[in-house]
Amino acid sequence: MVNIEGTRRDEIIKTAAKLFKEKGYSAVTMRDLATAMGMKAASLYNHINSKQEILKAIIISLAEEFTHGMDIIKNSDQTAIEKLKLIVALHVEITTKNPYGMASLNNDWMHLEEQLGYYLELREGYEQDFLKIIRNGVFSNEIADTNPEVIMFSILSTLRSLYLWIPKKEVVNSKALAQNLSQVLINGINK
Amino acid sequence: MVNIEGTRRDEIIKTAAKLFKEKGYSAVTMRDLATAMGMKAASLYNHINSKQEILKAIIISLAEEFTHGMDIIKNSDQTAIEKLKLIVALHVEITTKNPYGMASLNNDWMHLEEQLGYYLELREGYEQDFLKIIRNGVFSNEIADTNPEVIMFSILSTLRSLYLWIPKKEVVNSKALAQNLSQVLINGINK
DNA sequence: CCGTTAGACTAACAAGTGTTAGTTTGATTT
DNA sequence: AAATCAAACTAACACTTGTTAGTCTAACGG
Repeated sequence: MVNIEGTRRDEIIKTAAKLFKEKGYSAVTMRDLATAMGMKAASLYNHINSKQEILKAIIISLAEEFTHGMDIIKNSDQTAIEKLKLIVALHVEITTKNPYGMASLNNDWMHLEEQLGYYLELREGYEQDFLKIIRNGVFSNEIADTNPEVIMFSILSTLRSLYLWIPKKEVVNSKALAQNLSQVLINGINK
Repeated sequence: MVNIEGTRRDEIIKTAAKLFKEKGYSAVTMRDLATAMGMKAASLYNHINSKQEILKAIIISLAEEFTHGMDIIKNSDQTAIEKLKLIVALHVEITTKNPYGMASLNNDWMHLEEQLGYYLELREGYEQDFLKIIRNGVFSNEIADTNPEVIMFSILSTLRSLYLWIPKKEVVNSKALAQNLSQVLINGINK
């Protein structure tokens, strides 16, 4: 069998992400995970090599997805405001697809070990790109001349918290949510 | 000695909060905490009764501070927008005073045990009050008629992330930061 | 039909966990 | 000088942790 690589392993990672969201990486034991999978802890090791590896599988692919999305956005031929809207849409899309994984990305990245450096590089790069877009928008008079870091912090905080909120909504209409959020984040809430 | 109650215990809690911020409650061992305090793990128990109790001491007092602040704001004679500004200031003030504790409040509340129910009540109440202020603002035509939950989610996400950001700033001018944030959150970033 | 293999199992490990008991020390009070 | 007491210590506990070794079983490819 060539192995479609691989339902079982993927199920474990998906289940792990769900548990990690509820209690955090450190508080979830391999026995917890095994129970949730309906098997014994030792059996998990037929599919994965370590607990660490699960965390890495969850976080790194997501981080790379963000970096890839940002690369496309920053090189696109759009106004600064349009780029911000695309960033909002990127977060909504990725988070809708994998809200549990986003919890680990946000809360458990510090438990990455060998991969920690790489993760921090991706994150730093992402934030630098984000900041540059805002600075360009201020320069081109699209964006108000407020502290760009405050602007980024405010937007990014909201987008990073989406994972808490998206699973609560019955039917998530990604398009509508992204538009709604862009509206609030860019135009504010004033009448 | 009547005991000013109590430098030592407070130092332990403060140190614990710092460690909890870096690795999360579950990943910090009593031996880690003891090392950071320059003592042996067993010695901690001369001052505190359990690891649990430390978490409770960190979180519950903060949660009560927020509830108390909200009580004053919601009963004040102010416009909805002014109330929102006061909420921003409340978060900035509490977070500036205790950013490490805010990390636990945000990330480790689920590890409260007997106190979990009480915490959730406080939190739920806070969010209901917050939402009511926004709804009143929409009704009185102060606030744009966007989904009030989206508005609250957006503002609250930013305010809850302040703990990550405030320690990075050299000199935090609370007043200025609160104004800056209010500006961005309420008026948006459009030119 | 037989060999291989995926995927479960039991048993066990070494290390680490929160916590308790009992002791020592050095300063302060009587 | 004796007594008290806060606050550190050592030693140990019962349990939990991630992980390994080795085994069993049922399905599938030749």
